[in-house]
Amino acid sequence: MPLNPKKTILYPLIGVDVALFCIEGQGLKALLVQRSQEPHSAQWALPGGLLKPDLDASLEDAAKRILRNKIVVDVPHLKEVCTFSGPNRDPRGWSISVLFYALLPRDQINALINNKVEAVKWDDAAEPAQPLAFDHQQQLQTALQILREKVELHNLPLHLMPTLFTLTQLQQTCEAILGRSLDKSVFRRRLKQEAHSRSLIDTNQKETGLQRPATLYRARPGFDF
Amino acid sequence: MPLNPKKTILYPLIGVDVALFCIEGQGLKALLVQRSQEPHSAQWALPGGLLKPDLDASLEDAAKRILRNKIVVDVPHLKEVCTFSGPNRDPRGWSISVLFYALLPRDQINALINNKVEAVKWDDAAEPAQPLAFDHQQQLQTALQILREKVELHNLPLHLMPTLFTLTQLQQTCEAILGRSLDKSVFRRRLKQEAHSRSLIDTNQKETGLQRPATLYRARPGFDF
DNA sequence: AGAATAGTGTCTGTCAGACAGTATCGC
DNA sequence: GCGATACTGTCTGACAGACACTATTCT
Repeated sequence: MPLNPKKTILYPLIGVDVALFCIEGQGLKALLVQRSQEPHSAQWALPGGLLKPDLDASLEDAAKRILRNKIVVDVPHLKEVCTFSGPNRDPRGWSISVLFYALLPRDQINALINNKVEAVKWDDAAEPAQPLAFDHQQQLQTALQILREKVELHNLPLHLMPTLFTLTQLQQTCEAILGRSLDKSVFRRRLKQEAHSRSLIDTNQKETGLQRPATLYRARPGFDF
Repeated sequence: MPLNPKKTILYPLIGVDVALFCIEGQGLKALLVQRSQEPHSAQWALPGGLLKPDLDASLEDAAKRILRNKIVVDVPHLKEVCTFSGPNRDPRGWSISVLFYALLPRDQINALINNKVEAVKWDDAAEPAQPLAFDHQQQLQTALQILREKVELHNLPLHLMPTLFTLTQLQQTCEAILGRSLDKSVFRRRLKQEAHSRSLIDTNQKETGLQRPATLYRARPGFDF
């Protein structure tokens, strides 16, 4: 007896993926994990997993739970990018992935590795060293595009910064995201305008360094990117 | 024997909702349908429905299929806004809704009604006359916000216009979306800049009216909002 | 001519880009 | 003083807001 076509349709897989960005050295990096299970076992992919309605209060919660299994530190600021869906993007069948992005402070990028099964690494966000599983190459590209648009529109990626930072460091972070250099004078002039000065707090502290000390700033509590 | 708690978790409902906008009179309207089934029977809501993996090639496809059941004309330009999810937003249990918005040309707003069960109406997009079912009030507000941000950033909502339109009509459409009046000179000066003039085609035709005839324009084929 | 709508010109303030200049540290 | 980095000043061009102005139709 032939299968009823309707019976061959499984309920769609519902997953979340996260593009977790950080600044390492001079470049923007994204967290990749090496898959330990089929499908696409051994390939590198964005951290992701399936929704568990009994554990998660929302899709964003699911993303946070999955991130906690990969890295030690909490990443409080997750933002939804968009969804990816269709019958062919996962060999197991019709699937939905909701993509989020998140930013990890520079001083926490070594606090990773909370996972004994999968290898984890930071890779170039704009051009990963190897192809990614599923449609994750496209997902990463989309997340990066959203990130760049926000910075172009003068949003400050303060969540990538350590607690205390100089304006030069902040400018270098923006440059790493945009992939181009910015004019120092223009950058600092913008920060003095009302909208931005509310996000930045002058700590009156100075960086101890070899040259002229720079003023240290911190993000306003509750700052949202 | 007590239920296994895990068995009480049903698979999440996966649905799509659409905020379909049009211009009627001087205002921005959104399409609402009166629900004919539980939950929230008889309440007004955004057009929406459940994903059918055997029929839909993607979530956007699902949204198009659902719209076709409500209105006659095809609405080709659907854009994803974001998702809404959680255990409490639908009384049937854990649910996900992916929200899309779409724009209906002004000369097609009377080609609606493809549905014998549900009542359909255009309501004020910014302030619907009655509360909406589920979290659709919040969904509509979010979609409207995205629409306004795009127009503020000088995107042209050409998909709301009839095939041929004058610049004054286009300006009135933008004003209806933003909820504020715009300066005619500024508006037209922007349109002459390179980026916009590629989207607008001067047809060399004139509107037949009671006063000075206005130049008629049409959208460049393939224009995307 | 006058009403009504289409379309243009101009003044001004704001801000971005470019780039030169000044300030403050260690050696 | 000199190198290095932090930080500021200034010129210019692009563009937005405001508003007055001209142009073309109908009655």
